[in-house]
Amino acid sequence: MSDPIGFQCADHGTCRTTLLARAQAHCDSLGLRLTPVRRRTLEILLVEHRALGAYDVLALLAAEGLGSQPPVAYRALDFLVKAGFAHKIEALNAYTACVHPGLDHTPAFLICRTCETVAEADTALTKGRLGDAARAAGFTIERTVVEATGLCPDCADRAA
Amino acid sequence: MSDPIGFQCADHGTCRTTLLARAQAHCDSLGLRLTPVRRRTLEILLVEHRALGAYDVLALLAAEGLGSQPPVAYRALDFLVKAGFAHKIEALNAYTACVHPGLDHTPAFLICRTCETVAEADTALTKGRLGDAARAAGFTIERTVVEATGLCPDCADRAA
DNA sequence: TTCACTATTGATATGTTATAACATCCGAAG
DNA sequence: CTTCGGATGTTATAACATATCAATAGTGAA
Ligand SMILES: [Zn+2]
Ligand SMILES: [Zn+2]
Ligand SMILES: [Zn+2]
Ligand SMILES: [Zn+2]
Repeated sequence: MSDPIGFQCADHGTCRTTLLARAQAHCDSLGLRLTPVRRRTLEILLVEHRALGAYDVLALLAAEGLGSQPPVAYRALDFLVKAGFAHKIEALNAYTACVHPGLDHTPAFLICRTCETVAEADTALTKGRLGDAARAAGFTIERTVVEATGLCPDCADRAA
Repeated sequence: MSDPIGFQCADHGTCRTTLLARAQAHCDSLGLRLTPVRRRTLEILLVEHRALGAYDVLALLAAEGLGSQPPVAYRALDFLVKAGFAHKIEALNAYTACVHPGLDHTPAFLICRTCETVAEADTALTKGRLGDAARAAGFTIERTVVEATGLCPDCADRAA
């Protein structure tokens, strides 16, 4: 576990442009195509900095004339997830930008149930006790979903 | 982590009747009502021993004249989840019976992507590094979703 | 018993999330 | 230029989930 990329971003504008540039570079080096819809979808996730449903994304894309039917959003999101630029939050059926795109990692998420802000951390869960249990059962882990729902500091303060 | 309730059940018939009886006792002691639809829904989950979608459950209930509209299944499943007799598998949008019903615990799941069999283990994840990260971020964890997808021993053998 | 109260069920409709299927466009390789 | 594969456009539908309101059945007090 490291870098629980926090609920407040010191310099959000910079973090966004940096991550976009990194995604572009990663695509260039691998021959992947960060097309306008894909790029804009990633930018939307980065700007919002929280979990967005596919139809939320679609509405924003549609407002800009980038497509208006569900497959547009799902294709773009699938690309981003497969390329390692975004993650799906299963507990919300929603999507969020990855904070270290392109790197192979097993993310864990802290999800605020009030503002839907998402913080991404790393976890080596498969090396811990879950991994032990899996090995004992003869189970081969291919993918892990680790999501903690609760209250972020801001919302906790507001509720108090 | 303990008891990775395995992919093969030594005595499946007994495990089912035992868990059903425990659920009944738990309801009696708390004044909850394990009505026919609820009881049968739990039995279905116990017999199948894997993750079932709400509409899968509904189809089985409907075949027995226990209701045919979506709310029937969702109400029964919600009751079972709230009462601690079943869990929702977020990665599959599906439901599975709990292996130690009524007890307060934070489950972790090993899910076979081929046969959809589900093994339930416990995890004290919030006491580990995810808990550390949450505390560092000022995040209050209320619920965790821990789901590992992969191949169970049987399916791995079959694939080899 | 009768009443009021609450939990449960029945029934219809709708909302939300996700994919199938097929046509078309477009840029790179040959 | 042609061919071919990835990307998009478009329509339709599958799959998952809830809102709403009426009817019914247990529960306990008057
Ligand atoms: Zn990530
Ligand atoms: Zn919050
Ligand atoms: Zn359980
Ligand atoms: Zn299997």
